[in-house]
Amino acid sequence: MSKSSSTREKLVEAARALFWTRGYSNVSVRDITGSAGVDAALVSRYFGGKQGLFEATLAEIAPWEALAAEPDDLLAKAAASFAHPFDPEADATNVFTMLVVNVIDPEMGRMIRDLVQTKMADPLTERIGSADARERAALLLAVLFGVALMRKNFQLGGLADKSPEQLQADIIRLGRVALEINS
Amino acid sequence: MSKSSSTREKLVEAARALFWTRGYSNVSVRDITGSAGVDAALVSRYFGGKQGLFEATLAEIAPWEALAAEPDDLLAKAAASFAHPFDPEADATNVFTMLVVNVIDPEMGRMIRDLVQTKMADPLTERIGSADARERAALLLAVLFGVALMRKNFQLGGLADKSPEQLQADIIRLGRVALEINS
DNA sequence: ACAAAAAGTCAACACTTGTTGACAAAAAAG
DNA sequence: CTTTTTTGTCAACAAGTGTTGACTTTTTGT
Repeated sequence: MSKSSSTREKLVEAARALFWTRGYSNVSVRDITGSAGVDAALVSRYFGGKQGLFEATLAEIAPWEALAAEPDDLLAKAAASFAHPFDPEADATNVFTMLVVNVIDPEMGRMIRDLVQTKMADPLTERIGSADARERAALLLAVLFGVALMRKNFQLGGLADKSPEQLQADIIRLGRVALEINS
Repeated sequence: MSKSSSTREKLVEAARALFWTRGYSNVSVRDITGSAGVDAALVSRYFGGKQGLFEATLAEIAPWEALAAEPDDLLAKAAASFAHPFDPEADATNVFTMLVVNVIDPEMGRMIRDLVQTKMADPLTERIGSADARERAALLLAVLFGVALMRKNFQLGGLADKSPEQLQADIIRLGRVALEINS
């Protein structure tokens, strides 16, 4: 492994940890390079700029495939990703958290919106297949993103205290209700 | 009404519209003053700075009282605030939207977190009163904030197409499930 | 060992940010 | 009318932003 590749990885990892928790505009290039122990100019050299580095963090970890599973499987997987106790490091790799903090961003918001629409909402709608599938999918995502928002961003106590299994079961129950509206 | 008071109001209104939809750090003082047709220096003169202007937008509209109502009333009121068709202007006065976009902010996040904890989660927990009241309150807020997030920030189609009454009924149903977990 | 390519360092750039102080215009008070 | 206070205008500031180009160091290939 060349030294270039190593610093590339250091940059992507530091960028992911910061971008995914603070949001694109709220993280400066010097924040990332300082955290990675690398010169700031290398971001533009290796990734063409700040935006390229952000997109590199998306390309590396993109478990969109899991979201095209059956709704029940998706629900179980998503619930599992929230069910462990509050862990900042794990939250830094949580796709839901990343989407929430970056959909707010004035520069990346549109891209994130399109990503969620095409990679999550649309496949989910097709899987559900019923007449009001779009609304069911939207409500299910509202539940999942809402829990992520309360845990990571609002840091509400009630979601970290109970046992992981209990929380996971509660999320699944809510998700089932969202899916079975009008059925 | 003196001219100063008039520009004060112009500033607060323009600031609310921008801060409540884009978030604190993503809005510049010149964005606000440009929208209000006022000189940028007056923000520091009248409100002590950007932060003071933001807090002024919070002081003006703060319907926290409604959130201390009975859970069922809160649920109905919150659902009603989401039930109308997608309306950017109305969203600019939606407290849920404002809390979501500003809890992400690195400068205002802590303040917003404390606000939600003390003004929403704690009173709600007390109203519920059961053993797992904190978790129920957190799940209910997750549903409400999740719907707000999907509508305004992710702009998911499924939440704007159906009739307002139908969406409102769905939110209430989900909220009831969140409140009745383990009961 | 020598030349070529890649990787890393440093200073500076143009730009935007929030804020300040000096000054001018307008309104209020005497 | 004159003075005083308020209100608004303008230019500039210090700090932080992403990015660039020239340079040195290190690695690679022959």
